[in-house]
Amino acid sequence: MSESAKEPRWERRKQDRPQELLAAGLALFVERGYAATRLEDVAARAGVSKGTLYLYFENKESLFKSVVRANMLPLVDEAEDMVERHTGHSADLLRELILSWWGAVEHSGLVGISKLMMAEAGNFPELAQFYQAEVISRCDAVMVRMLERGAARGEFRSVDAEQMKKVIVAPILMLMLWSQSFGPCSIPPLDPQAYLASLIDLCLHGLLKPEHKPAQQQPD
Amino acid sequence: MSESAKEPRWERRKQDRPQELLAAGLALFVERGYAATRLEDVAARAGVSKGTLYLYFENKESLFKSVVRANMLPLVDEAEDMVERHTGHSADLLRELILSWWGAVEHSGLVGISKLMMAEAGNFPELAQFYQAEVISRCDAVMVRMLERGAARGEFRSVDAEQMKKVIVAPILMLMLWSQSFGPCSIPPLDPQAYLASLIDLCLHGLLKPEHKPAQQQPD
Amino acid sequence: MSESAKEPRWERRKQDRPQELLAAGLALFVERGYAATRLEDVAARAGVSKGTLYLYFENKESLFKSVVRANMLPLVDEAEDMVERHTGHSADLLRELILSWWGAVEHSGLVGISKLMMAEAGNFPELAQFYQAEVISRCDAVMVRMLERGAARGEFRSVDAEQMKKVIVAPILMLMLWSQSFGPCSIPPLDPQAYLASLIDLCLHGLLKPEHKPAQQQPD
Amino acid sequence: MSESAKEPRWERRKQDRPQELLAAGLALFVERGYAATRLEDVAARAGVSKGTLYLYFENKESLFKSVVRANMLPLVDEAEDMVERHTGHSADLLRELILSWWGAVEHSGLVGISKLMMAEAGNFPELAQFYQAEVISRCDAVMVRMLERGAARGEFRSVDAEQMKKVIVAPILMLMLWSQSFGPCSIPPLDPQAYLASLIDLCLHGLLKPEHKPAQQQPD
DNA sequence: TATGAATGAGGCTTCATTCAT
DNA sequence: CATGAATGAAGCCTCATTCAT
Repeated sequence: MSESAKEPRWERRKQDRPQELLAAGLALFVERGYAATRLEDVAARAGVSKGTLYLYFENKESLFKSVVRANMLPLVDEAEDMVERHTGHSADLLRELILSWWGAVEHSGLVGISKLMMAEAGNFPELAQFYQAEVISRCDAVMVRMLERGAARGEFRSVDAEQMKKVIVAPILMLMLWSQSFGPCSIPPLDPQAYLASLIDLCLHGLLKPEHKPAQQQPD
Repeated sequence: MSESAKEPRWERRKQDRPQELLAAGLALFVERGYAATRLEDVAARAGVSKGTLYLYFENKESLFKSVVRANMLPLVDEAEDMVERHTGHSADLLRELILSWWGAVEHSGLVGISKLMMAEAGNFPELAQFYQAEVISRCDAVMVRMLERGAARGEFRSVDAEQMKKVIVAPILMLMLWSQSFGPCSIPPLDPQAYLASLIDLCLHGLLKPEHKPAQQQPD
Repeated sequence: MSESAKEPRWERRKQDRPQELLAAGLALFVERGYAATRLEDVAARAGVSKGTLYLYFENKESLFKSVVRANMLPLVDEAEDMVERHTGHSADLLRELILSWWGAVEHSGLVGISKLMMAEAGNFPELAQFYQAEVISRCDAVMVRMLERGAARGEFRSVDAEQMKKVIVAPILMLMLWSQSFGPCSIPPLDPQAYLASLIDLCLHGLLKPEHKPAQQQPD
Repeated sequence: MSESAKEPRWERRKQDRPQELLAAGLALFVERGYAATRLEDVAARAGVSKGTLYLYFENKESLFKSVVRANMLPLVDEAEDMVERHTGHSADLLRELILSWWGAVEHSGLVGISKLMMAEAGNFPELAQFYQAEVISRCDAVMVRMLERGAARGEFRSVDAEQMKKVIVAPILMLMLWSQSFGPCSIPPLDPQAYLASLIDLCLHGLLKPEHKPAQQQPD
């Protein structure tokens, strides 16, 4: 896979190396955790040798932090855009935020990064602060804005947005965690779509004012 | 805490050793993760030497599994009892399940165990299966029974209980995780009571049939 | 040498381990220099395994510093005593200082330690300062006292003691260095006794006042 | 120093490369010792890349040997000339040999090369032999000739020249070593001129026959 | 039962050396 | 000639595990 005979190995684009290493690191850190991930395996998965890794990252910790930083920020940007630009009913915004976040995360290998941060926050306080400041608080803000927008437009009940945002985000994060940890061994297997439909169902029934509430909402 | 002055320490020890080691292990595994926890530290925290630990547990993995097993099962038993015995309105049962689970978990040092399992499930598939079978599925069943009871008594809407149980459990689990990982560095600090009140608020508004719904529910 | 079959290996006196490791370290550091010395070899020479070394010394640098400190201080003490207690002619003191220092150094494996410090001073500034303060300056003081005693008693010419002490110490140090570095491959081989006799000869002819000077000194 | 403004730098380079690398190597080997010197740093100091170094030297050891060889031989030639051509009193020859050797060494960056050889002789036996044969023995011979000349002309006492030459050379070598290793952290700082004056003072008082001896020699 | 000295496999990291351009 | 990305052997250090007392 990583050895194409016709092009010499070091000719391959120097500028792509960091990307490849970050991708390999993401996959392995998520799968095994920080400590159980060997740099030699990360390098091998990126198709280079152990030493090469040190041309791009100072050490294991530095690689780890880069993996987290590089992967999360784009996602958050996207979510912020979405709220900013939405024009329709807040119920649709809520639905879209939830479904598109999951869609983005599911297809990018980032499902595991929350688990990673949960597990390792204690060992990397500095990284935890970065994550809290740059990722969590921005995601929270997105949800708060969505809830307040709904209330301002008379579509949602007025609730304690500060807490409610966390209550709504929690099931999404748990879906990410489950799909990484117990998903593989749970019976029946996780069905993300049905799960998210139930979440949206609960949220809308729980938040919409009576006059906006769907007469008889059925899941999916 | 582990030194009770009135009884001489070597007379009391023998039968307590495993408990003390399990407690020390729980604390450290939760704080640092499996790999970053050194058996020497576990032994020291339990007030014994490194070698002693091997008189009670075969090796590190065995200690880890015992920590998980020993701590979770009692909690689940309690939750099962609660549903069985409840006689009143299902809204009260939901409220009680949520609040008493958190109460039990918060005061027993078990807050971290979910994080632990999430993080290490990948490295211990066998333990993950045990956890899934003995803990998760039983907790799930408790929630399902609560939802079905509500529907059967005409108090709750009819929903996809299989999914909804997970949606409701998720925020509780996340509260446990947050309080272990990002709690310490989040501003403003987590307020578990307000958070759970919002969760209950959302659930009841989202589940109760119109005629049972509180006219104007305010958070807390 | 270090493996006696009848007594189990770890029974051997815990309190002797540091000594054995320091001795092994001295030998190898002197022979190969700091960087070229492998801790595994030091451990092996002391009859223990790699890991054991870390029970007694924090790391390589710490071992190195301990080797230097532990070996030099006793020697300096001895030299200081000698000047303090001497009662006879200063020429005899000079002779005795030189010969007994070399005797002590030659039979204790410490011949190499000066070379070691010379070579590594640049890499361990902190250790160099210690050495300068605790060893060199005290040795210097011994020589200065000897020269001033001679002058005070009218036995030696009056000279610039501050510089002359270094001039006299230099050949002794060089003997230590030579015997470690080029001694093995020099032809004809070094003859320490004849060399020191020449040094004493030069010093006495160069320092004694005419009336004390040996009429016709012949080397040895 | 290595950047001459008037000629374009890539036109001048080719033939100067080896010299620049040898100079860079000398500086770093002396400062850090053989093992602690990284070829990348040598190359960088010479203003070339790591690979270039291998166009001129087979490997690290080869560079090291070349550094030693290239730097020492010219100095020895000069010293030999000096004895050959001297016509005056042997006391003046002794003084001139000592002072001019130090002068040459002090201003050429070669002060450290003795330390280098001392420290690494054990690791490079072959180089040590070269150094012994090509440098040390020739320097020794120069001193022996000086002493024998003095004796033959009736100016010096008759001494064991074979040993005495080493005794006289030792303080000069130590001055080189000190100025490299402990010089920086010694208080008061080394004063080479005063030190050498004391050496000459001692030698002349110790070697000159009574009739040639200066009535009252004062340092400097 | 309890100790803690000892072990050694295994991971992170460095750096001399190579080689395609 | 020159470059610098890539390699991999080798060393420091950690820590789970053993075992004689």
